[in-house]
Amino acid sequence: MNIQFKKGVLEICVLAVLAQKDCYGYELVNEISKRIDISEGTIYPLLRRLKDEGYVTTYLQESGEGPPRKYYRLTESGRKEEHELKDEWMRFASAVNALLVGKNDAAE
Amino acid sequence: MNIQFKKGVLEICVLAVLAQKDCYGYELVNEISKRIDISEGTIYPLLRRLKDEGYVTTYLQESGEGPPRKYYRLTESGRKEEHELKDEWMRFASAVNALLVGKNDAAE
DNA sequence: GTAGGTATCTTGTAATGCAAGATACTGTGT
DNA sequence: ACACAGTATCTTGCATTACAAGATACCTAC
Repeated sequence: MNIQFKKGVLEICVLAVLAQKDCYGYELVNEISKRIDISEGTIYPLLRRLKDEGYVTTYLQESGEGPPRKYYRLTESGRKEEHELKDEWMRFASAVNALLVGKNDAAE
Repeated sequence: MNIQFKKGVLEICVLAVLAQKDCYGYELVNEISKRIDISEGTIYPLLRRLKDEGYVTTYLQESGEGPPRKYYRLTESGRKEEHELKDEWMRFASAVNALLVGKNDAAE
């Protein structure tokens, strides 16, 4: 899978999954991996950034099958960001598709 | 416009435009800019890379209104790459859309 | 001659994903 | 007791790519 395609997109994917339910990091890797390859070395720095930017808060929870899980929950700001990024992605993907299909006239 | 989204995508855009007609660098910037912001500092290194990788060949042509233009033409290898990258992009975009919409079950 | 549009190219910086590894808890098998 | 696999978190260093800013140069018009 083309690594470069993922730049910036994984952030929306994480926000989109968190918009549906709180998740811990390892769980996010598994959820997103159903559709897109993602590794742990990617998710943890990303989650730290999202927290630093105020888009998520965290809380710990015992699991019984391993070390405690750190759950991530979207803040209001995070929900807003999720909407904006989703819109931006949709617009971007449409623009790319138009270019790939050969509709080079921006008027259309 | 989100810079990160473009990573890797501009390469397909350039190949897709070149699949329709030979272009010179400045022209490619204008064509692609109708849909997606792109700057000259991005296109020239990208074109050099495509040439180094054997996806395009170049030829010079006088213009009458400025310095000579360096046209880029797709090679067979470039056409093949264009198809493969396009397929890969389509698959990737579908995967992202599915995640954003919340269809987290990969079976569907 | 100087300003602006056309055209190419280089340098340094920023952002992000990944491989690889470190750490640690739990349960299973030997 | 011991080793191993699965669960779970985190860090470091590297590779890739886009961009701003600038250098260069040609042509036309004022």
